[in-house]
Amino acid sequence: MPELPEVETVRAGLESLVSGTVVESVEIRRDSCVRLLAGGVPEFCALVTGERIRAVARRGKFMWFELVAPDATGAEPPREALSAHLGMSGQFRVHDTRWDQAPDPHPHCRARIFLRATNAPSGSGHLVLDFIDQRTFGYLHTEGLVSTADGAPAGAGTHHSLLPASVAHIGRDALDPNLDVEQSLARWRRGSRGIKQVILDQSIVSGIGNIYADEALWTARIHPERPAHAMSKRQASTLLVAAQSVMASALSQGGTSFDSLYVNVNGESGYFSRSLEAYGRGGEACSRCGSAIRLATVGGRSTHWCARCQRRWAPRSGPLDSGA
DNA sequence: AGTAGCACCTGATTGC
DNA sequence: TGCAATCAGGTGCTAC
Repeated sequence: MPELPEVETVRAGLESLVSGTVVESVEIRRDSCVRLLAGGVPEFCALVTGERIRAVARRGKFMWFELVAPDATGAEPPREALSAHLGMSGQFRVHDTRWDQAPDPHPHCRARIFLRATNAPSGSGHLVLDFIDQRTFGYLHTEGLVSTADGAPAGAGTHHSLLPASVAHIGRDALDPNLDVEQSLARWRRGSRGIKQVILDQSIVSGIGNIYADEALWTARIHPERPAHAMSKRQASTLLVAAQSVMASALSQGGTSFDSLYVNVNGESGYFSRSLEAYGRGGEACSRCGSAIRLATVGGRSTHWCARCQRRWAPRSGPLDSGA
């Protein structure tokens, strides 16, 4: 569910609230939320408890807390990461309250992290960080860090070129200033898959999910099933710019949400859903040409596109196709 | 190597 | 009304 703009909204919110705090204790309410860690709940708690959160970083939809020794000073590199993925329905919620006054956890709360926060806005010295996840595809994880291939900062919210080992195979995201555009476009144009499946491939350019894939393809007037190898360099470039543009715009409005399954760390919804042109508009008129927006399953994902504006083949390089 | 298919979950909605 | 089928914003493993 949460794509780059939503995850960045959460990351920025977390950064402002939990940077500098120390993990006092952890309450895992559903063991499977730390299933990636071989040692399970005990190991997770042991590795995280007592650590100081130095920063909250993100690449694409993958997020991590940089952990340092509690008495660390200066800018020494993190020694470990508490990584997190929101999956389809994950949320972080922060309560600025004394631990014993925190509200009862939400029924879908999978983990509750108690933080010692000397600078808590309320002055209580405490924060409670809840990881809530209805569908349980999200997770928390603890792991070591590896270096980026290019030596540049690993992603948003960090100036270190270190990222969690499990994130090393994820490409830089569409809004990362260190994204290698030439190489990314070349990889987008390779292979037989439909272009929508390719732009959802997080190992090439990360951060694009099902909503923004449909929006970017609509903006760039490209059919979701156009084979990657049939994309011109110019079309690929237009598509990347469209994805960057739509996600930056969504980010400026706090992300997209249709319901309470996506909210920021304060429990508030974003407003971008009212700006969507294709996603969720099956059967409605395309705002550009008036044709009905189609809805079908492509690559296992619900896909929305305008059959008139978005041709399966480039108009000058192949037969026209109604997109049926 | 590249790609398709499915598995992993819970809850809301739809259709019979 | 009741129950089964379907669908949801993601990732990663397996098998071809």
